[in-house]
Amino acid sequence: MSIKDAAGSDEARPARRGRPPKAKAAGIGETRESILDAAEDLFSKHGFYGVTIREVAREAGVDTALVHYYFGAKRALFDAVFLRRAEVWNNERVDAINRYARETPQGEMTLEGLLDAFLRPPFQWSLKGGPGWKHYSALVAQTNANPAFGGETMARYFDPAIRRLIELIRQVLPDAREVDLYWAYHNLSGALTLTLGETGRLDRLSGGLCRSGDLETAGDYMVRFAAAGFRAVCAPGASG
Amino acid sequence: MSIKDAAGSDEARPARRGRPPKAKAAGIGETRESILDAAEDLFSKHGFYGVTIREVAREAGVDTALVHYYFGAKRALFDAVFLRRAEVWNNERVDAINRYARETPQGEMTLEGLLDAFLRPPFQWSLKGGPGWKHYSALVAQTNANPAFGGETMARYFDPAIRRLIELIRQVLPDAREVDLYWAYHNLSGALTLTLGETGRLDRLSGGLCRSGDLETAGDYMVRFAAAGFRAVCAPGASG
DNA sequence: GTCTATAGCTTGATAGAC
DNA sequence: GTCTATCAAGCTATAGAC
Repeated sequence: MSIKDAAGSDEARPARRGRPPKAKAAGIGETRESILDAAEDLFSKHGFYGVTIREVAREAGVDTALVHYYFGAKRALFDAVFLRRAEVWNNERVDAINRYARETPQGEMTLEGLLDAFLRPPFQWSLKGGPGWKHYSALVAQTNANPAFGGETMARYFDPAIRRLIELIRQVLPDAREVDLYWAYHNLSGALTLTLGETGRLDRLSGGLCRSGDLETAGDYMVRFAAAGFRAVCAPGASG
Repeated sequence: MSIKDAAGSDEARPARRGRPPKAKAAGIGETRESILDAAEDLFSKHGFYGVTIREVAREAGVDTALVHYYFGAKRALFDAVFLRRAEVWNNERVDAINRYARETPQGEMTLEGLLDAFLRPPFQWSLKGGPGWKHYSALVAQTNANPAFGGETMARYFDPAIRRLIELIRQVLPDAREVDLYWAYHNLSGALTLTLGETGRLDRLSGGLCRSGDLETAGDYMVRFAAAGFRAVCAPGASG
């Protein structure tokens, strides 16, 4: 040991002063979850490339190296974030429309009822599930519009649920052609993800008359708008 | 001139050997445009943070430093890309609906006619304007879904045109409430930008039955879907 | 206007002590 | 599991020759 190394102290250097700042009452798997939460928040706001591992680590209150320890590459972290809530979300939607179909007397199902059952879960999670779910909604909205991997990612996680919806819609609109149903759903999909993104655009456009965050109202409008749209597009003889 | 400067030649040093590789028949402002084209392409695919100045320069076939020479900071380049076609696009839409309103006899305007006039320009540019316009459409789609600056950016460039559309729709649906019109438009906006993004999602969902790129068909469906949606949502006594 | 060269940072990822 | 330390690579942006 050189003189320089020991400068200022004749004892060994003071041991690391315990863990620094951030209080970490780390329970089991809590670090992992806090990294996912931070990543979800940041990715939803700035996209995949707009976020650095270091920012995620800082917001989670953990060390940069830990992010790699838990998730490996950055892209794997993104996928883990996307996957975490997709299952909850979709299972709930499928359960809701299945329940509606089961509990409604034959011939009394309505488009409005079906769409309401299908759309309510994401709206409710976004409204009452805490900030994580709001971030997730925004992440889905951005991903749906992403030309690079949006189509593929959305299809992988969400299409099974949507196919089931379309199956049930076909019972309500028995004369509808397959193509009509898909194009109609496509219109609904755009409306849904834009709304869940809550970008604040509608607030500006309407001069404050409508609020993006008013998802209760948004859902009501969407059900009526889309139900009418489906009917118009799927009516026999309506297509060109 | 020092001896060193003249080393290897007793004449003046050979002049720069002409411009290297890339054939550049650079007309006036052509370099600038090629940078914009390259940036538009890349930004539309990977977003602002997913693109580097170096990639833009490489795709444009120019030097990295030139990008800064023409546009300054990276963000200014993005704005220049976004601005370039916004005016064309919007002026055309406003002209189209104004013309429709002017040339249609009093009381014979329809929602379908109005929406068709409004939606056709972006669809037509995307279909027939060349790759640049397709990239631009995808860029707008992504921006509309962007929580960080999407609401603000879209509002700045596109809201005046939309306000004019809503004004004219009010003539067709005179009993509609202001809020109903805005919420209805919000649903249409989501459908429109998702469709123009052509992410390929519909292709997968429908198992190839529908093609994202078939914008002619997409536009027809959208007009009918949205017109019915507006009517349902704006009908007197329809709201909650 | 176009190039070379580089300053000054930040990035994703890993090695290795504890 | 968590930290320190670091690497090689990449980035934006600018200075300055031509």
